[in-house]
Amino acid sequence: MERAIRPRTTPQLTVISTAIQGDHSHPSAEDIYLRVRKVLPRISLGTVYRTLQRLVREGTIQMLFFGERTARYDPTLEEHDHFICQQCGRVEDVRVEREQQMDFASLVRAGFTIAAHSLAIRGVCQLCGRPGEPRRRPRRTGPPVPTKRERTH
Amino acid sequence: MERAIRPRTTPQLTVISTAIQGDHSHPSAEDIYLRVRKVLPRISLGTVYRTLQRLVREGTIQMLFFGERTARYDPTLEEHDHFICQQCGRVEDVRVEREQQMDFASLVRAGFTIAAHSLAIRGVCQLCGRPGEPRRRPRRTGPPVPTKRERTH
DNA sequence: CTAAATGCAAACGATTTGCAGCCCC
DNA sequence: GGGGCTGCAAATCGTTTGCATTTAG
Repeated sequence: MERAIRPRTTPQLTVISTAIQGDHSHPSAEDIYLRVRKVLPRISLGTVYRTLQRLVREGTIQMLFFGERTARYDPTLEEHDHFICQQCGRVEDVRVEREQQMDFASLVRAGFTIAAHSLAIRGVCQLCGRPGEPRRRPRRTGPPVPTKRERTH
Repeated sequence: MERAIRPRTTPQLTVISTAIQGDHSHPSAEDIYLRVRKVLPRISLGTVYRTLQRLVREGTIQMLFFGERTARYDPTLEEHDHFICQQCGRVEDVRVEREQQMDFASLVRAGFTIAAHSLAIRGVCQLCGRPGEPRRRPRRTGPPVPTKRERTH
């Protein structure tokens, strides 16, 4: 018989959990790391990743991807859809009414078991759509990338 | 005035294009690389990535993500949905009837401009659902991972 | 001829992981 | 006080990129 694992409550877990609660901005692990660091300056990025993994495993939060390679985390568990702005990159929670229900019957008939479905809508958000500010993807902030190649060949 | 770029037709482009045509298995760049290598053994993975980028840019194929970090490529341009099997990882093209249309009106009213939307359905596919074979994610094939850490510390 | 595309290998960015020490239960 | 968790740094994975060279047009 295998000894059951008893998860522990650590300050890191507590701070990370509360940092995401009610956050509808769909932060990345790095976003969360920077935020949590203000409270626990010695926390490591590895711990943030491990803790997020655990929260996902325990069903507290969702891990989502929006056509990028970086995972985003979402504390909202109720069914909702996402709007991804092609201009500024922001992801917004939205709710699209399905006038009647979508018809999964044919899929079920074909032998599929359906566990969940997600709807992602792409376009231009209210803010970017407003004339005036041309506004372009704000992601990728930080220092002006001094990182260049260092080889001399 | 800037000199226009005239793309060229190379054997690599031709072989990669035909390799993806009609392929509904949503192959990754690596999958395509292995396939193309049988015809052009000296092709590099870099060229495969660059060529796929070009095909996406030119609108010949689509690049998709399904909750993994690896991009998948899809030559089907018509509107269709995707079913992702949580057990074997396969991605299948499906079509879910929207009984009536989905109601984007409220989003448009709120100032969003809608360019596209995608529906992903997760669950267990016909094959995995059939009793008998317990079947588990076949992805990550190849040699038994001899790659271990090499540090001695 | 000449600019675009290739092969190669190094670089990158996001995430994971081995390990030794720390500290929650 | 023992096993889970942390910080650290190195490793891994998928993808990109600089450069010298080849090649399509």
